[in-house]
Amino acid sequence: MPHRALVAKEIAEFLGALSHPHRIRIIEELRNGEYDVNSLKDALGISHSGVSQHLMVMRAYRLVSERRQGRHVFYQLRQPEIATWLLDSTVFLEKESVDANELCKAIGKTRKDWA
Amino acid sequence: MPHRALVAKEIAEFLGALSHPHRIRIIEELRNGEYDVNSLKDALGISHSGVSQHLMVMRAYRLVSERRQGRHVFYQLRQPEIATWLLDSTVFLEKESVDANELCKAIGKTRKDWA
DNA sequence: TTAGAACATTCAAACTTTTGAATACATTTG
DNA sequence: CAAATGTATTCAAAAGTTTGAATGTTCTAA
Repeated sequence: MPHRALVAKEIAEFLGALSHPHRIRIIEELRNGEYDVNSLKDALGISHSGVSQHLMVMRAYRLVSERRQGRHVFYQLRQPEIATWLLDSTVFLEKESVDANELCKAIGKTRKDWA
Repeated sequence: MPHRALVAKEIAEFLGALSHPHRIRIIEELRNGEYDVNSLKDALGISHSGVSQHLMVMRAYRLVSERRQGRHVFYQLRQPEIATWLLDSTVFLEKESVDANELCKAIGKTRKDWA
C-alpha cells in the first residue's frame, strides 16, 4: 500500500476510535487525572456496562491505561495531549443551524472547563 | 442537553465526518490549494462518483468550498488549518503490530509531504 | 473465614448505522 | 455531441451500540 493511503487509513481509524460522544466525554473527564468506572458512569449518565465497553475500545487503541486499586480500576489517558488536541478542534466547528448560538455558548463553557 | 454532552456530540460528528481514509486523502491533496474532481479521482484511484460522494459529505460539514470554472469544479479547504491539525494527530499513532515499522516510515514520508 | 456487597468485565442478542460498490441517469458547458 | 460533475438508487456486508444477564474480583463485617 502506498504510504499516503496507509497513513490516511491509520488516521481514519484513530479518528474513528474517538468519534463517539461518550468517548469524547470520557477523554474530557480524564483530561486532568484518573477516574474509576463508577465515577465515569455517573459523569456520563450511562450504564456501567456501557462505560466498560467504551473503555474497552479505548484500551484497544491504547488511548487509556488502567491501574487496579482494590476493587476500583482507575483509568487515565496515555497521552493527555490528545485532550488538548481535541479541544483545539472546536475552533473548526462551524454551524449555521438555529442551534448555532446555543452551541457557541456551550463551546465557550466547555473551553473554560477543559482549559 | 448539558453543554458538555452537546459539545461532545458536535466534536464526535466532526471527527466522524473526517474519519474516512478517502476523505483524509482529499484533505491531504487540498492542503495546498484547489483541485477538481477528476484530479482527485486520479490521486485517490477511485471512481469519480466515489469522489463526488465524499465531497458531498465534506460539503455538508462545510469542510470544503467549491468554485466552478467551465466544466471543472475546483474544491478547496475552507479551513486549511484542519490539514495541519490532522497531521498533528500522527504524533498519537502508536502501533505494536508487525507493520509498525512500515507505518513509522510511512508517517515520516507523509509528514514531509504534508509539511 | 465466609457471606454479601461493591465494583468491574465479559458475553450474547438485538438493533441501528454505516459503508461500498455498482449502476444509471441528469445537468452543465465547451 | 462529449466531457466533467452531480444525483439517485439499490443492495449486501460490515461495524458499531445498547442492554441485560452472568461472571470475576476485592473488600468488609459478622
